[in-house]
Amino acid sequence: MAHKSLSENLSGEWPAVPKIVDHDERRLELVDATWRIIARNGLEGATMREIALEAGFANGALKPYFPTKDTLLEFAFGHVFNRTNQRIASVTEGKSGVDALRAFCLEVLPLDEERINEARIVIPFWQKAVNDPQKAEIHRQSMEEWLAAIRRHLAEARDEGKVRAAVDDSVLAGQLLNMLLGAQIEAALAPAGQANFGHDAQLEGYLTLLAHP
Amino acid sequence: MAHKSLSENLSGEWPAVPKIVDHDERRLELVDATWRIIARNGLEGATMREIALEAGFANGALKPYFPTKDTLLEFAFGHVFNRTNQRIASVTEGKSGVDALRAFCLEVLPLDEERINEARIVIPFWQKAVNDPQKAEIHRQSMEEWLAAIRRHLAEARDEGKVRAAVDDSVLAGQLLNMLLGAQIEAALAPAGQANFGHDAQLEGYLTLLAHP
DNA sequence: CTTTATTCTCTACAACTATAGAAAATAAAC
DNA sequence: GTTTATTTTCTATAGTTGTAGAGAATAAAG
Repeated sequence: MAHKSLSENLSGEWPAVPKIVDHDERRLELVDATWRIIARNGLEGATMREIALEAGFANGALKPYFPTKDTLLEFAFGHVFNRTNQRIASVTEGKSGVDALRAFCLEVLPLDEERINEARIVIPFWQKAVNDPQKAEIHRQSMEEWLAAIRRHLAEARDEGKVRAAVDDSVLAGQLLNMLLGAQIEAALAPAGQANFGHDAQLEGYLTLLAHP
Repeated sequence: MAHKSLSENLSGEWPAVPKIVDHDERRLELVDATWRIIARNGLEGATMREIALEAGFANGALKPYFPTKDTLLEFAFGHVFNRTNQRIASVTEGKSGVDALRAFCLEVLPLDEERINEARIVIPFWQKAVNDPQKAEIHRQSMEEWLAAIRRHLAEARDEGKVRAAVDDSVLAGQLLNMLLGAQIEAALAPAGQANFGHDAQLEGYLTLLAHP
């Protein structure tokens, strides 16, 4: 058996022999290299050879950690999702209502180089997901979580009296989510450097719309 | 010379010999086949062989009409864009203000099978455009046109007194455009059949938001 | 240094790709 | 039917891809 499953080697099960590589950590290294390649050269440039090279290895070195390319890509995409969600959790912690809503959106919007790169990752992911139900399910689940969080913040904001619009919260949440997704596209397709399309102004404008009954 | 440029053969320049195929029409046939393949099997399934087969030809028959695959894809994407824009023009004709705005959005939103298929085309296009400046430019130009149209309708709607929100029209136009793009993603990634995510309700809700100062 | 299990490199391979171009089929004009 | 230019098929090619697996390199333990 050449390939150890996640965290199987953390407990030191083969004491007779040296354990050199932390498989989980190596997987993250490889995912990071993949991420960089896709952001720089697009999904089509992310061949196994190129990924291995970027990570500093030769052609076949990926196999023990990811049996197939699809495994690697799925793990890579999932990792970006998780990281974004962690950032969201950390930024909205302790906040509620409009403050939480604003923090949430500012964290998702492609307002700096790093998040613009994430937008360049998520679009290839969507393209794969269009014809891959398993990847589509990852997306569906994340979006459901996001919608729930947005609705929660909206409800709090209504209690604060800062959202008074005569439109159902579920509808508002859908609008806001779609605005966030659309911003990803605009940012990813904008010529390098000239990025900001006033996404922050759009967010503030939308919060203004919500405030008036 | 085997490949005639667009509409070069409409005037009958070689009267000595039979002219059998209308090159422009054949190009549209091939683009249609391409469209069907991408909608059904994704961009990765759209190989030259598969496209030729779908159109009822053998492997090499595409060459006289499109010298390279990239030429074909670019033409195909451009054609979908043009068709959508024509539909928009036809639907908003004679309308103005909120009516025109609503018609515009309803025509773009993925509310029926055909437009959901268009969403399944545009996502692969975006993915290509992320690393292809020429395709990105096609997108940029279309979006600029759309933004201009939306702003025009918003201004009319303000004159009618049906838009009274205290937010700049440019910002509103950006919000609405991003909502439309986001809806494409949601629709393209939704499991087949279960499509409608309440996009029409989102539109009506947004128009409600705009109406109140 | 020897042993030993792991990790990595390297080569190989089968599948598939876009593309090129020779040859065959085609259909109007005579 | 014959001619003629066009249209299409068919085969070939050069390149790339994911994957497999043998062997070398590696590093800890004795």
